[in-house]
Amino acid sequence: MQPRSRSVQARRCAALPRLGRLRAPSPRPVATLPAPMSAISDPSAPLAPRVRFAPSPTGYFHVGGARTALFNWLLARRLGGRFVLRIEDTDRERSDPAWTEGILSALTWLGITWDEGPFFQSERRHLYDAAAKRLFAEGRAYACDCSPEAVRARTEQRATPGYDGFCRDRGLAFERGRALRYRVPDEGMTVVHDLVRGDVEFQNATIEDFVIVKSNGDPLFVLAVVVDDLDMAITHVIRAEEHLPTTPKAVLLWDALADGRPLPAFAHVPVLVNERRQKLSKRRDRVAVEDYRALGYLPEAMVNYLALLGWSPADGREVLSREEMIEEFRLEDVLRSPAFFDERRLLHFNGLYLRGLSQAEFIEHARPFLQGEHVPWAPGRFDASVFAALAPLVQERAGTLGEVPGLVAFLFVEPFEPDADAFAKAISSDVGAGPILQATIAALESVEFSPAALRQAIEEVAERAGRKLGKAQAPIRVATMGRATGLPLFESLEALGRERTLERLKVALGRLGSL
RNA sequence: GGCCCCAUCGUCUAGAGGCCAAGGACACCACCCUCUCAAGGUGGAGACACGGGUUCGAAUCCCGUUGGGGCUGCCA
Repeated sequence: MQPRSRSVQARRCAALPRLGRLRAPSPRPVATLPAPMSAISDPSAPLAPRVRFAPSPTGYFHVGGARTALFNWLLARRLGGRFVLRIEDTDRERSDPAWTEGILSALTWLGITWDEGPFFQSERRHLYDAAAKRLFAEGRAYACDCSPEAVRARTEQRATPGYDGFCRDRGLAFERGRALRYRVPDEGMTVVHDLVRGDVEFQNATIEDFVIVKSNGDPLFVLAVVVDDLDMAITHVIRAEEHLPTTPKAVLLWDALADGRPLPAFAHVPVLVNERRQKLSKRRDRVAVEDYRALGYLPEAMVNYLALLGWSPADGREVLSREEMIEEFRLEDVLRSPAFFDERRLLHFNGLYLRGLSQAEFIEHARPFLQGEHVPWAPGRFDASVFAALAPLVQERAGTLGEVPGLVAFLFVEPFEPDADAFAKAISSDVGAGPILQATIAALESVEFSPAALRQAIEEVAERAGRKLGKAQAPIRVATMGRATGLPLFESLEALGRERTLERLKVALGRLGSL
């Protein structure tokens, strides 16, 4: 199978209106046991894929998981299929409902909605037990009482890694305290037909007799995944590349349990990596979706950026609405190499989306960052109408919503305290600053507090000081706004008002004089 | 170590044997615009990992090398 060649076809079809959508779905790959298409009883099934996103609640939800969820979601939406959410919490030691909450809220925030679920594997135990019992009864799996230590000790003696099949023919009964292992064929190969990578071959001899039920009776994910994918009639398994090595095991189990039902199509998408090109890790890398939300990234920007990691639309556009992504998304166009999660680029997209908001939308989005728990000013100091007046200027400059409070803090933080470094640079160490502050105070006593009038007054101050406006406004800006950069000065002073402006200028001048 | 995957500017990518003296975007640099900072505009620097094949012709196909990554759990 040549995935890339199919995508040529996809693009040509897409060029013809409507035809792209009617294009037949990806060929249904079959593994060791070929299964006929007719095995699907529902004739509409091939056109209505069922995908699943199956995170394990063992840590916060990171952007890599979000990207995988997004690809699943895009495929389901494009082909009119169903997106199933399944929580893989078979590991009772590490799973925590709190993490599940985080996953659900992050997906919701991103607008990745699920059609079915969330299903919890912890509530489906009977299905895995039944499958295990069947595999054991049919001789496809056997009980094993080797301790992990014993297995490891024996493995170290041998050249080949993995379990050595010690219990294969001991005929042990399947009971508590014993694990269940799948009897992998010694010969032959298992082929994974992957929509992203093509055929990947695994020699069965290199696959150990893997555990499918722990000695405490809990199922292992390999078994649970296959049982659920079968039970939920999943047609496309889209997941991260790290799952590729376990896929032949899943294929083997599928063949043993599916009663001829065709294998789902597999698509192993590349992992997201950090700057050292290692797989993004919850422990190493600070990449929780919730963190980006808290920093003031917009979900639309995040989704747009994430979609472009490992995928790009045929026409090369980069700014895509959700609808456009759905329309353009092709699994066959997903790349095979890992992508670096670049916050700089995310920031760029965020700025684009922030500026694309209407003024009202922007104000609405900024509200939680201005009136929430962690604002830099005392509660109650915030004045929504003052902010609204400056909002367009803020919107133009903010890269994230989290930057918004900093841009308007000078209006609401009392007592006001200019940044020490900025004060030192623009006022203390500038011999011309004193006279300018002095002249500005005099000029602003009576001038109308409108941007135009303020500009004219300060231009005159600058001229008398023999400076360009840009140089003259620096000490005024630091004295009144506390920072060397930020919102335009005249609009800011208008919002601040005459009284506070003059007071701050005088305080700055006084501080200069007492140095 | 074993199995598997991957390889185009620093980064994300376009590229499907001739349309490629390799295009776009982010970041970077310069200039323009400009009350600061942004935004915007213009320009610049910057890549086919290496070696063999195949072919009239290779970023593109094949093989090898190198490099990177994933898996190698009674985690998912």
